[in-house]
Amino acid sequence: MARVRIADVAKAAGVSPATVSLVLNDAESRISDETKERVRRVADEVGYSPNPIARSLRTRVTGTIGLVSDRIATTPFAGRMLAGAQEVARENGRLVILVDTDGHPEIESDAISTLVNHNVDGMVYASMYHRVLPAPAGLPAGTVFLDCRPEDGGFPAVVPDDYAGGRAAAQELVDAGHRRIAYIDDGDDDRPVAAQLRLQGYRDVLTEAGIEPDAALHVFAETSAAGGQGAIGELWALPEAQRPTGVFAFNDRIAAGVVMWAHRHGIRIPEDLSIVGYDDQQLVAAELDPPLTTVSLPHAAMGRWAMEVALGLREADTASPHLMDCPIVRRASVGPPAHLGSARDPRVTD
Amino acid sequence: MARVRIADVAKAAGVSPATVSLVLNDAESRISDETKERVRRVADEVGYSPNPIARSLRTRVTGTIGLVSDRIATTPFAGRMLAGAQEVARENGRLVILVDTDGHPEIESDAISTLVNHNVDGMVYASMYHRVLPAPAGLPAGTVFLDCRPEDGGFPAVVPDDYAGGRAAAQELVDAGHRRIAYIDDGDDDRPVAAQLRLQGYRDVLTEAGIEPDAALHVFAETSAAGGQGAIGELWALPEAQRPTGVFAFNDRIAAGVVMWAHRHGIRIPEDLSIVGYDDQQLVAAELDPPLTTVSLPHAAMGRWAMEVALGLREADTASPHLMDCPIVRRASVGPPAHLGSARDPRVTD
DNA sequence: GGTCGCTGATAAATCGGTTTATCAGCAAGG
DNA sequence: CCTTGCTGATAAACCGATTTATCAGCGACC
Repeated sequence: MARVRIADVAKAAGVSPATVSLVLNDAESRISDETKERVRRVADEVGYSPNPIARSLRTRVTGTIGLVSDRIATTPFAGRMLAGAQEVARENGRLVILVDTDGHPEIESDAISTLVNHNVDGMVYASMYHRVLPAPAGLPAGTVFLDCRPEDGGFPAVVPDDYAGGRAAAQELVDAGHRRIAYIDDGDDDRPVAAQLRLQGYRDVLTEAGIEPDAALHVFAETSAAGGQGAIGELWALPEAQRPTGVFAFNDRIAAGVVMWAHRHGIRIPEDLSIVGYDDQQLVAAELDPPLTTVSLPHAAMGRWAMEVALGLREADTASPHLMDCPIVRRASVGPPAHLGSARDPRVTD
Repeated sequence: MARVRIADVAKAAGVSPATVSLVLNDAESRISDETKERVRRVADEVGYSPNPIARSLRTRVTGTIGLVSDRIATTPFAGRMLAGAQEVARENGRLVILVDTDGHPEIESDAISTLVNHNVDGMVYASMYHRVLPAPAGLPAGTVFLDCRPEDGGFPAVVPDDYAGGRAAAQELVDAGHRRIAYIDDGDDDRPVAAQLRLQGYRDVLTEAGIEPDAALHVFAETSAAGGQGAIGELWALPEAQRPTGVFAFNDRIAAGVVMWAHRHGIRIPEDLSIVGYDDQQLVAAELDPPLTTVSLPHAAMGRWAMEVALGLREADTASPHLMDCPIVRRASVGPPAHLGSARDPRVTD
């Protein structure tokens, strides 16, 4: 059961190990066709496959890509990014070595040096939510930033186009005929870039549609269903003429809170209130009642993109991040505002 | 910027590479204490760290653990198992090589042989939901099954104790005073072992409590909120005397459907209906209104356990799987049945 | 003085490949 | 006949560590 070595193949084929190596690696050489054929056949017969460790020692390529990420566990998004990246690696015969730093900088720098030490052929540095951060020390040139970008540039990076996503969400409501559109923003201490970009997209669309953004319609919520309930409660406390008929929530968890609150208060969605979320969160958005119209985060595509760049399959700009499209997912939580038509069949008046 | 090799250290310390190796590996040898001290100091000064590839070639240990899993992406549970396993690996200075087979058997067998070929020191075979499956060919002895078990045994395995979890859920309702307790079972085509075990736990608890299980209270639902809504509707269509006052749902998605349906129909939870879910699903269970009492799946602990066994840190039985406790998470969706007391302050009558 | 035993350290083999420089053999050309 | 050039293949160095067998030197003992 001992492994077959190159020397075994060489002996069986009546040639030297050098010949076997040259043939199997399709190296430029002057080996005759018959010999090549024979070597290949014998190698196949004995089931030879080169020891990757020995090979790496000499060639300095390991066929592995390091993937360091903060907190794989605490977000449901990680999986899709990871899976996208892993898939590309596998399709190209590479192995991914995964390190979860759990958010600890000292683990992170350890992980980076360990991976560099292990001679990974490339590296992906993934964040579990879109943000801007100082590039960790020790990162090899060409490391790809996934769902984050280094504040000083210098590395390829891919992030969701949250500005365009914010626009798409707002546009969806504007197109449905809404004029009083609220934005429930992320009110957490460490407000991410995504929130700012989405807000900007929302504002620009409103302005372009000739709607004066109303500061009272920009409220903040803790990122949770409870936060969403609080925020919509706050909005509903406004004088009726000022109340929103459409709401764009920073994310689906907040949107879920709005939906729950609406159920509680007998407010119908979308007849009385339209709502657009963000994230297309697995097992949440599609399962709300009604199913939530939302903007999806292209995690799998970002993961694929990052790995493609890491493998050199794709060129990337190191000056500015690649923006990945966030397509809107239309479900059933958006309709025309009540005054535009009958709630039973809104489309009739369109 | 060329890497420091052992020969460099040797030269700087005025000894041979052999000496350096013996010292740094704390090998049994007859090197004097002064020499040891000097070698260590020099190695530290020049920042030497051995090339893991070269070392692996000689020692045949790579410091890596292969982790093959189906579908990392499609379940939110994967992250916690992965993170648990990865954490243990990191704590012990090992690297995990991750392969997601996306459910394809041919990718799986490729992955296994690639990992074996790469000389991983151990292997974990993970499933994204608890199931029994034929052991894939080519798995090295000692491969640890995570969240699944090989149908013929022979490998260490860890799975959640779904029977005990089912008991805990039912017991929670029995203890609250319920006598008419429904089980909304998984109605998908390929019903997993987990469903059967939970059902059995539910039945046994009822029987032990002197409650005759009522076949009408065992219904099936597609695993989704919509499925849950359908199932509770079905249960509510029963004659009032036969209707359940407590519901145990196969999982939180189904439970979420029940909660939504209750909101719609003005049925109060837990005053009019108590509900217990399963999974403690991230971003779902805790965010329902009221927050859902549920049984949690110990994914992180299972991941840790599996890696500990893979690293030889823990002994494991290869004959039967290790059962991991599924603790109940008490939130606010269970209360006494209506007839036991006032809905406003149920505890008064206890 | 020679042998033995012990200490401290090292030379060299080894792991399993890749790669470069070299070699044998043969035909052509001067 | 000797050189040159070409073809087909290989010997040997190399990657960077670990590990075993060996060695030098020295003191003790008979």
